[in-house]
Amino acid sequence: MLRVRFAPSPTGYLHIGGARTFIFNWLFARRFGGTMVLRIDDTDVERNTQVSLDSIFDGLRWLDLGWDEQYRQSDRVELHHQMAGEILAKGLAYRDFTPALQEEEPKVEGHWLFNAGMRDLSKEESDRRAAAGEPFVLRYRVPREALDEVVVEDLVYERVTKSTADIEDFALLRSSGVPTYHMASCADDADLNITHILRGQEHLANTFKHVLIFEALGRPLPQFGHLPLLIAPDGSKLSKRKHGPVVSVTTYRDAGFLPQGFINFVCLRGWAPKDNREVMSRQELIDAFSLEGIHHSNAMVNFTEDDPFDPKGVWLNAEHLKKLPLDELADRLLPFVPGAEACKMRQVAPLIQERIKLLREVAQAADFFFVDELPPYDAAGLIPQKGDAAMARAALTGALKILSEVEFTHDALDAALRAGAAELKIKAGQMFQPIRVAVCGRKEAPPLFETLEVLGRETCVKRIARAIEIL
RNA sequence: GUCCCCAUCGUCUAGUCGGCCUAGGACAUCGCCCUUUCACGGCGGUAACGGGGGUUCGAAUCCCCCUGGGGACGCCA
Repeated sequence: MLRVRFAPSPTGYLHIGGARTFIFNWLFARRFGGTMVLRIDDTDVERNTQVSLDSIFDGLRWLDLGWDEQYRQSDRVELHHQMAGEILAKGLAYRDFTPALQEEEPKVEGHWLFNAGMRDLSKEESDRRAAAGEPFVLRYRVPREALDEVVVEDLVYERVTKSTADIEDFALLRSSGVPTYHMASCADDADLNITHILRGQEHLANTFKHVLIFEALGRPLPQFGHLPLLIAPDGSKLSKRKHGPVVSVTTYRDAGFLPQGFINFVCLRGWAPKDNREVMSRQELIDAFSLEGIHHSNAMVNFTEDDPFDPKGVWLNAEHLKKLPLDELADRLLPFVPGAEACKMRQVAPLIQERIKLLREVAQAADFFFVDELPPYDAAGLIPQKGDAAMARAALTGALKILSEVEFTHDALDAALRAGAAELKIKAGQMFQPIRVAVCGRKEAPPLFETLEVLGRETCVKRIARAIEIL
């Protein structure tokens, strides 16, 4: 039975890299009929926050992918201790009584391996000092006598090795007694029978330690697969600290990404289907997903100060927007226009579906549908191409008369206004532009007849009359 | 500093274990067309195999070196 997990630590909001790890695990599980485990890795009591935890769940729920089992690492500390004890009992770990470094103390330069004095402490003395209550950190005893290679058969990077001479005696238990990430993570992965660990490549170097822990525990090794990192335009790994909220999943949500658009985009960083498809639904992603398609090199997320979203992601979102059923689109649009009525939004949705790339753009693209009075606009916009104020006035006056009488449907409006233009001996465009600006307050807008229809006779007449006044 | 990983257009990538690649697609960008504006759509342009050695009849594809980038090295995860 295939089992995968996503194990975020609640020390910051869910960012796009974490989301991608979750999504890949989920896809992998769904593709091969596995179980998706969500485990909150909250062993760092100092840095955990409720805000982070909420943000992670916010992000994951928005993705709307779900998971099958859920655990909290802090509930399982007993297990971690038990397994750490096993390793100590086997002589594969030792107590290090060296006092912890203070924050201010400069970190020792270079590669630290181990503290010889502590490593060689006799069992008797170690037990005695521990019994006396002296604090210690439990360290893994990495083999140093015989040089050996730790091998990771990575699902993505294939065979990766590291000499034990280059692995330091890493900590299993802190002097506070709290298990470290390595200990807790491996103990849980073993206990939860995780079969495949898909995670960011920053863990590749840690994996050698994890292999050592699994071996010490005598547990079967899970399969590891490391994902290339997501990097910022400056080339460094995406991080909450350095890059701020632009990398938070909720930022994408609040800007009006569709979950499926976001997921689609994120999948295309570091992975590609064999047939080079790009716009893909959730089901298509599941069907196409495989570890063979995962790349080895890092992928950039293109954001800037001015534009926090990668243009490709925005484009993908627009593609998904265009595929959305109109009533669903209207529902999704609604929160982005405060005070908008649902029935009105349903009428507006088809007019802007091809005109917005992010849901939030509805506020600019369709503002004039949702206000009683148009905000002030430049009257110069009322003057048509190759025309003057007199022409604008004639067009608007003519329109006013037509709109007061004509049936307010697309075809009737179309016929009547074209006839009106002909009568005035002006081009259709010269007739339409003044009307468009009069009712929308600007030149760029959805198609005119549909717009008039949705706005309704009363509003149109009122706005055109006003336009004639300010002309 | 030590170790690990990586290297095709500005960005995401295709390139099935060397020849079909005068390197394909997408986004972005520029131009044209469509058109009542905007948008959509259609057509076209600019734009890449980091460098040097090998191996081979033949290398973007294999090997080595260099360079460049990233990551890890914590009683953080």
